[in-house]
Amino acid sequence: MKKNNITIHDIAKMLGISSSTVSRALNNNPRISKPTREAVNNLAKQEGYQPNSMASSLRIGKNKTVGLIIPHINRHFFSNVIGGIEEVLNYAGYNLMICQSDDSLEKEIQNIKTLMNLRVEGIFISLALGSINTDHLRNCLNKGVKLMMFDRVDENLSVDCVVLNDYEGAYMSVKHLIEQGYRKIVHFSGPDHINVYHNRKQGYIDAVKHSGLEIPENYILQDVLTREKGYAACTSLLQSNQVPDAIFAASDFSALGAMIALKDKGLSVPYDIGVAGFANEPFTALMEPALTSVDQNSIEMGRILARLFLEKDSAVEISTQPQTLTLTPKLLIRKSTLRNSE
Amino acid sequence: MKKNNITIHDIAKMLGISSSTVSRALNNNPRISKPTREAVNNLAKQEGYQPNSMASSLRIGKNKTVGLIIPHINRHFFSNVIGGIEEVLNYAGYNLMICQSDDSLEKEIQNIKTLMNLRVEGIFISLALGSINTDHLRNCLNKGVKLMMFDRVDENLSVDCVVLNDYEGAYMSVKHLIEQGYRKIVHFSGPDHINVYHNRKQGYIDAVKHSGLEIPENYILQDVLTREKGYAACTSLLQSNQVPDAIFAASDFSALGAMIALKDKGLSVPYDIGVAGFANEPFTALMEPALTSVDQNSIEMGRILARLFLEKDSAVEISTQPQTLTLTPKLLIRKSTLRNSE
DNA sequence: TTGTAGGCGTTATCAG
DNA sequence: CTGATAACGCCTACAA
Repeated sequence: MKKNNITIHDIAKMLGISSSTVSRALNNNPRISKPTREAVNNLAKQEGYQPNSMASSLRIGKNKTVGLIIPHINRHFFSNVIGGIEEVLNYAGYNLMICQSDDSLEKEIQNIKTLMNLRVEGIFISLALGSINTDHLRNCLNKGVKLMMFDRVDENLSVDCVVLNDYEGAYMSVKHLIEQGYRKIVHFSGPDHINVYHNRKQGYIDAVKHSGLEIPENYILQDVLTREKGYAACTSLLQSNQVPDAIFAASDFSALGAMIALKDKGLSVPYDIGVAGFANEPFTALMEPALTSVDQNSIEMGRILARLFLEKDSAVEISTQPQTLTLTPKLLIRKSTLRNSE
Repeated sequence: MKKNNITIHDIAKMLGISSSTVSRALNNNPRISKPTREAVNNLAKQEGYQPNSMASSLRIGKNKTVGLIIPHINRHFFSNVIGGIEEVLNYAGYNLMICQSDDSLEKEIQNIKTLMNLRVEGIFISLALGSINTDHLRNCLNKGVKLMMFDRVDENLSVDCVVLNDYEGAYMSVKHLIEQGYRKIVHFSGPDHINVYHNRKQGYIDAVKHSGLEIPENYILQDVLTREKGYAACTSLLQSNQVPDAIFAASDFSALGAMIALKDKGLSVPYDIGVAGFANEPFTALMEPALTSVDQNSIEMGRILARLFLEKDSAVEISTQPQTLTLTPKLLIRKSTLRNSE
């Protein structure tokens, strides 16, 4: 009881017909008479025939598989994107091959290589923090693999993108803080070569300036994305001579770190200091006080990405210009920034 | 600039040698002279040759791919398992194909079918809540696919398993509650046909009974795994005539629901009522009060699963008896159950 | 409507 | 050490 996978030839022999007829019948080719078609399909079912997708892919030159490269699978944002992608792709009979880059350029290069060997039809990627250059991606473009970027994209690369309006998300958050009466707002940012952090920072800067406020030199902290760094950054801010009255973090995790630091110092959120994060990680709604954050519409981003791919895939090869779709963020106002509420 | 993938034949032609020599050189076959080997490898690198894994898989009859079927990718436990699996598998040159069953039997069957078509070498599965029977799995066994189950397993199936000692995790939790002085302990359970919930329930029952306490009829609530159901169950318990003084939930999410319900009623955790969950979801450590939970050693479970697979894979086919490995849980005691601390 | 005859890119067997 | 040849399972001109 092992390994004996049944092939179209076996079925052909059993039925006394040729294997091409079997192949056609299995694919419901109308050129085959109904009786034979039914006979073939019945026998196939009965014998538990499973088409060998390696063989057919090799023959066809396509394998109905797309690769996904993301920094971490256990981020709420990314696992939601996966959900959206699979919903659309599976329905269309495609498979998804998921790879994690662990935010390292090296691993990302390895992932690309693996996916190219697998001859995937498309690659969806959200860049690793470590990806300072994207030469490894140009490679796929030459090979006719449909490359699509999302969230963390390289705007210099001429490929289709689906992104969030990070600028607007940040702008709304900071506007909201100002409306709540906060005036000395610090920003925890990420690496500047990553578009999302760059854009969030710009949104922060503009929102503050448009309100006629100033940004002291040391109020923008680069590379504060983790809980640990948020804790450390907040702690040292409290000891400085320019203690802020609010923190807008580009990451929920660094916002969390800040909140823990504030609690340790006996300061009250939102009354002494307001805190807002970004990404709407599930824990933000469960904390006490709950953390104001920005929802990234992640499931929809996945769906759109997949739909765009399928569209391009079936399109006649007129190589349309690459397009960038921008989704709208949603500000979720929670207790951590509400000090005027009653 | 499209699609023109270079093959071993191209390389052979360029070098004026045969393609079998190229193939061997690429695989570092020692029978090929060093000069030719180097020439081939250099040219291959220079031309950006990427082996076509579909062709080689078809020929070899193996494709170095294993499939993973899990209920939800965005559960902390499962994404950690994925991390552990990939760590080991990628190192060995294997790929992982991830499928979500969404806890539905129907999708699980579809996933199995997909993976079988893909001719994966192994399938790792953690059963959907909806999988009342496992006939669809027997299918892979006949086909020589190495099936391995983890966490939510079917103990009647004769396959390799990696599981957590859920009984012990539950037993420890309840023992701890009793030590803290709680006496009227309710249990939120899951479907009884799923081993993990069955075992957690047994651990709960035994821990209570061994302490000489009784379990009132209505103290074991089936199918309370979500936040919503936890909230509802807790609310109705508070209105009953046998209000408990502690809740041991088989899921962190239903524990969370209960805590929210208690907060809404103005009751104090842990002083009025103690609450403990299961799975060590990240939010459990971040709540106020932090939720006592059981860590499932998830990354290690993934690693062990993958190692066991590789072992079987390379073993000479003496079809060793399937084995079950059981990991030890770790009770994480947090504020939500600590009312005696000082 | 069906059959015949390649060939997709690799690798394995068998000669040389 | 290297080359010719066949085969993995499927699909598709082309022919009948």
